[in-house]
Amino acid sequence: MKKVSISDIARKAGVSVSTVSFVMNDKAVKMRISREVIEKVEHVAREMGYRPNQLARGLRTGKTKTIGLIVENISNAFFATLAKSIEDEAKRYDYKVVYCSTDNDEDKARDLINMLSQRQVDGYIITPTLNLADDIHKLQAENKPVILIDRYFPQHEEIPSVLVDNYEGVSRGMEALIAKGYRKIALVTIETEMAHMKDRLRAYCDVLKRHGIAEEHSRVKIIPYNSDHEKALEEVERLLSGAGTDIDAVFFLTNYLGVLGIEVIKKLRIKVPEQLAVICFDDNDIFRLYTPTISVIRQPVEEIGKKAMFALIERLRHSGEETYPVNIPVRLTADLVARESI
Amino acid sequence: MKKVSISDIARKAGVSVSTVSFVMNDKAVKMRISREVIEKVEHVAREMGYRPNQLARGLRTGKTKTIGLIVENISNAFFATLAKSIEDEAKRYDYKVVYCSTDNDEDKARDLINMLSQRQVDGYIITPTLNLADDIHKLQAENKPVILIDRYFPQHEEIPSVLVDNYEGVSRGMEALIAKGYRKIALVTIETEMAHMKDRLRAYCDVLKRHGIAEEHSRVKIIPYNSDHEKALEEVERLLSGAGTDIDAVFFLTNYLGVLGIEVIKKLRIKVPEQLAVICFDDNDIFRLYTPTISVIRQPVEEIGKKAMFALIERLRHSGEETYPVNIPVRLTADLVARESI
DNA sequence: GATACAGACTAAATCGTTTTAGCCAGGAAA
DNA sequence: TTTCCTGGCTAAAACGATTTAGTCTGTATC
Repeated sequence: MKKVSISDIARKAGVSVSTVSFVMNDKAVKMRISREVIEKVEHVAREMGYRPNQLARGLRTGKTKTIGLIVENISNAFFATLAKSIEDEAKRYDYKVVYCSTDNDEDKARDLINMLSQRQVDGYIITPTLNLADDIHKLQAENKPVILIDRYFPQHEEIPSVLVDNYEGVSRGMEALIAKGYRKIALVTIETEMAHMKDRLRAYCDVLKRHGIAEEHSRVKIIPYNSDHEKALEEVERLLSGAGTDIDAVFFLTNYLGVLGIEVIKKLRIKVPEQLAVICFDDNDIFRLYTPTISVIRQPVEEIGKKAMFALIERLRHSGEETYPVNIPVRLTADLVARESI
Repeated sequence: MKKVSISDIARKAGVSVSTVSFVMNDKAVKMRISREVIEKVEHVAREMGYRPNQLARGLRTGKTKTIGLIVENISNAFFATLAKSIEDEAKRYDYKVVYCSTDNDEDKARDLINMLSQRQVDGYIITPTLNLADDIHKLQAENKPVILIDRYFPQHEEIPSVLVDNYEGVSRGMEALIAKGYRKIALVTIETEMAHMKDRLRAYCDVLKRHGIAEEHSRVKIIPYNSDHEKALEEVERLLSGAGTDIDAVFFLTNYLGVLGIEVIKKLRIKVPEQLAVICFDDNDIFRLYTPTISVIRQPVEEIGKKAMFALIERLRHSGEETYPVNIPVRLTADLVARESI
């Protein structure tokens, strides 16, 4: 069984292709098509089960009503939730979302942008990797709006972004730890040049300095990005084995690292918070349900999705009006959710 | 800056559009295009940064190199992992994936199928909802292959599916509980007519019967699908408050229910496994890291994704050969991962 | 009686590819 | 000299929509 096209309907209804098109696009009245013809065409279309071919439509109009979403890894809870919120929001504006994962690989990200561009998506929401600014500029030059989420390029204000104030978030967590009397605060982060992580790290250093606490090099563990699970566990284990002596608190700078940390804490049977206070950037079911419950800096994931989608739709609407005037980066707040672990 | 098309290249290279097309599709040799022309065209294409328009290509060839993936909810860990494994696998075959979530809503699922169909995806991998068989038949009639995952229609063998043997999986868990001496085993499931859940429930009943244990109605809790988090918590709490007296073990039939259960167990400070043994269908980071660790029936998620993708690609390859001969449903085994909770 | 205009449509170009069916020149075979 | 290849390309149709610029009829206006 073949798909029915507009001309099949035209033939069956005894009218021209144009007439059918007008009827299907609610332009019939404007085009002064008579009531009877409209009804006839609608009837035939329904009867034959007509569904417009979006490829043809997109080719002709240049609009696919599709947006590309590039995240780091769709199987990660944070990105999966983000993706769902963007999908839901997109539906409200009658857009469809195509997702893909970069695995934080620069080349893969570039490939994905190319692939989406070839598929003529109307706009992009991107969790960028390093060195992606030029590729994004190319999209913008083609008049395709791009919104960055979760990460940003501080030196490129022309690329709008929606994310939390990472510096402020980590500062909040650090202040809470210090207020509770912890002084030997360790940090676990991931090796990257991306600004959002540097902001988090900077907050750690600044808060320590502000309180006159020396920053011990041995308390900061930087996990290389593509070290496997086992290797990363070992590294964290080395750091946390000092719990109760060298360190009295630990701040995990990402969700994934926090889960890794829990695994180590469990294995080493570290008493939280007696031997070690724990706080993690970004929430997760585990942190809420672990015993003791783990304090986190919570990102408003849904809101990031909503705001990013909104920003994109705005630009899609105003597309053609040369440069969209308002390019103010959106910064949401990441709040401390204090639980039993501190 | 506009996108470059094949005819821009043709003009600049001083050849015809056809020639450019042949060169870009590695048909140049077959079409006996001379070495010099090939090189010239390739050079110009590279120089202008040519990227073929997939809409146009798809319109002409009828193939979009895209497959549609419909899951229940992309923000759920199980489906997110599944999606990632399918995305990775698809890339190996040079296909792109478009995902969407049904939220287990029949009408939404239908809409999604329509939307993907309008976008001319080449094939589908679907986590079906109830009453979707007819819509899937329509896809098959249009010669679009469909593979079901996670769920299936027992009365429709013509729709191939890839999933675990749910009956066997639950049986394994039940046998393990009984072997450990538990007799008052409760069950928490979700209200649905879908066969995969009925299989799980049936296994529970059959194993009890086989061991001569009476099935107590009060020990089976069926949560309505769209009851909110709070309501579901209450229901589970009511059941689990009997821990140590009315019941000595509980089997959660889905991941989500298990997490809900953990929340209740934590709140009621139930001692696991002393007062209550716990087992859950489908693994999750929480179960591995909770104290005590929770036993699960683990589904080979990655393998489901791989096998489903493989089955789809097979059918895509053999498309046009009328009916693809082998339609044997793929059934993987779900193994018991025994942890501290039983 | 010519002009205008509204009403009800349709023809044809167009979007960017792929692909079939040729065209043309030159050399070999008959 | 005609016929037949063959090598090296190109023209044009087709995919399924949208959209601009008409075409006709018939009626109202001057």
